[in-house]
Amino acid sequence: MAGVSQATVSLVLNNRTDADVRIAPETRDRVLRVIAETGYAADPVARRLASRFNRIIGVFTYEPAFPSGSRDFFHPFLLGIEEYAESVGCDLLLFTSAPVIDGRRRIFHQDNRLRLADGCILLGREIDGAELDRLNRDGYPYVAVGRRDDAGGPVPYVGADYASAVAQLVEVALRHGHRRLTYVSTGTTAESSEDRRRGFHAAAATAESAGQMSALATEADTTIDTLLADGTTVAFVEDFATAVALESATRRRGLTVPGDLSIVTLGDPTVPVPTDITFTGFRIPREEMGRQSVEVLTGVIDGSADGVQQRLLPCELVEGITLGTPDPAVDRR
Amino acid sequence: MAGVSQATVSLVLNNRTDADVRIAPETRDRVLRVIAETGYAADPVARRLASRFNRIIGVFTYEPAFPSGSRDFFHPFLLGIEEYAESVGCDLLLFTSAPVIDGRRRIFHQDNRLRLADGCILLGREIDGAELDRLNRDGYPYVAVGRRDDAGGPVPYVGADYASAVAQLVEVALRHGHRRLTYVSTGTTAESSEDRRRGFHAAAATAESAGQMSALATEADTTIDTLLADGTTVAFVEDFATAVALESATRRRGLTVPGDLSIVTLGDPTVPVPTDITFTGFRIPREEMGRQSVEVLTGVIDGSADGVQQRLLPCELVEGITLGTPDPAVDRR
DNA sequence: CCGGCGAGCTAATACGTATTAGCATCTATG
DNA sequence: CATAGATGCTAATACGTATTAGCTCGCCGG
Repeated sequence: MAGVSQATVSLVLNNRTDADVRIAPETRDRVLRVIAETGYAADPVARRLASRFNRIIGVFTYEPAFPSGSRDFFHPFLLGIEEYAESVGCDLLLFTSAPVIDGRRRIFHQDNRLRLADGCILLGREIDGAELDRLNRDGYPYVAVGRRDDAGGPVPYVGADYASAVAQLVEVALRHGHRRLTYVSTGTTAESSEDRRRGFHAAAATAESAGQMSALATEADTTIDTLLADGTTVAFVEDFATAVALESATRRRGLTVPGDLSIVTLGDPTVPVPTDITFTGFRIPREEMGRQSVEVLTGVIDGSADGVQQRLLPCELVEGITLGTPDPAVDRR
Repeated sequence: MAGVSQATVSLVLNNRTDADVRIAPETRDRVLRVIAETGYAADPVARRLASRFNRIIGVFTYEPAFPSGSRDFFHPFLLGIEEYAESVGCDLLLFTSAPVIDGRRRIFHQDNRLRLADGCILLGREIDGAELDRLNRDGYPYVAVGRRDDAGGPVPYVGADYASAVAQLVEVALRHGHRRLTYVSTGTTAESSEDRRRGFHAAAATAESAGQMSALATEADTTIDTLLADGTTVAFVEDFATAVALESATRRRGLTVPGDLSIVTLGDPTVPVPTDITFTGFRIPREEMGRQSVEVLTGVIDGSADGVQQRLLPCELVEGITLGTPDPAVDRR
């Protein structure tokens, strides 16, 4: 329609103005006019095949989204991811087609579609090290949301600095006069859990006593028994739902939080838990993690980032009402 | 590696067993073994370029996701969409790169990426008719979530049957003895609003009086004045937040709901509104709409659907505590 | 009048797959 | 033994773009 070759259209379309590529202004205008008239847009698929990039960011959510509540867990991350992707003009490809094998989604499977995207963001509490290794060896650009241990090499990530956050809370508790601290873990070995434990034990080293136990929300009564029996004055509870259960179990037996037992939570609820209480703890900067993961990934893709990018974002401490001063008169040991 | 041509690999990969394509079983096995060893997967981009389909479903959210609360509005739809897409092995492409022009995202713009996907789901309260028209003329497979008026031809959609739901609620109110009904609209001209109004007026035709007014949540006090002044006994409120505001405004002046005024809501909250009250109204089957939109779209894409698909799903009525029997002694007219 | 040079464009090719016509080779049949 | 038909595979091509070498033309200097 403009009386020029396909090559010329491509050059105009990509606004190429290099020294060795010259298009007369009038020709350029003619082509642009026809493009505007017809609403022509280059086929993004062919474009991707011919050149390198697609402006598509893949998002892989590890844990199956249904029917658990993990959807609510991912949501804030996705908000941040979408916001940043929008600002840099990228589309998001959700790899919902990844099959679940042995209760876990797999990145690599027959007919995986990774290469549709320029790179990929990995979301999930537990990520298979073998698949990270494979991504590393393939040289596929990716970023994990949340710190990851090395897997055949360092893993690029944008995580939350749980260790520092927990350590700060421990210090607050020590300043309040707590001497017997107990860490109530979920028992998982995910990096996010390890980091919290590490932060706890590092900061609690100077405490008179720093113990650790595993507990589920469903065993709140037994857990409270144990905590009270060993004279714990403050419990650092990994799982939010467990903290809620412990608080109501404490109240149910006529004791008070934080009068008889202080409770500190170590992260936002991962499933909706109804409670009116503001627990002392910290907030995970989920949206910001989402945003920065896209930022890091685009850097990796266009090669502007040097080295393996690993970022830990600070968590904001939440001053709730569940951490108080232990009553010196009450020593249940 | 298997000592065969690229064509043979392609045939094996696609498990072609047509009469006119024959591969010896041993050759097939050899190829499959090498594929398994190397973890080879065909480049999805090249695949899409060569053949027709991608197994990618585009999702276009019309209203900008930020910073309004519309994100929470879309969430249930996305849940349903994701669930069904997963079950049919499709990936989801979120068109976050669509630019916002005049406060509204545009499907068609320089460098639109529609063709990356096999088809597209449109989400949004108000969708530009001109763009629907363009989609129709281009023959691009799409489905709108929510009923849409014709735009250069019928529009395929999966909507909620607001008209019936509202009509049912009107009938319930009439059975309760209400005679003066007022519809409190948001004043928008979106199809979803029109449908509610239509349902109201159709069912309220036999009422002694059926009025209509526009009101915002921020003008609750004035609105209550008007409603009480004209003797309205039940208000049908389009916007959930407005209903909440009306209820508290009523209570603030010492009156009760539903004692002095019944309030019926006509849809789920679109922004988070804190309230302990269960309003009488109905529930929009958002997740199911999401699921079925994918179902319809895949039907359109593979050509198994005949004609333009238009589905209206029933809404579930919610028996709340805000619709009661009007006190015959109180006639404020 | 010729060689050189820059400007403006295009022909050709690569990207990695799906598809199809058609080439060998083998088997059965008259 | 010639021929037809079936079998197993491959060469060639299309898909729609980005890229680049190189072509043509006009102009200028010698």
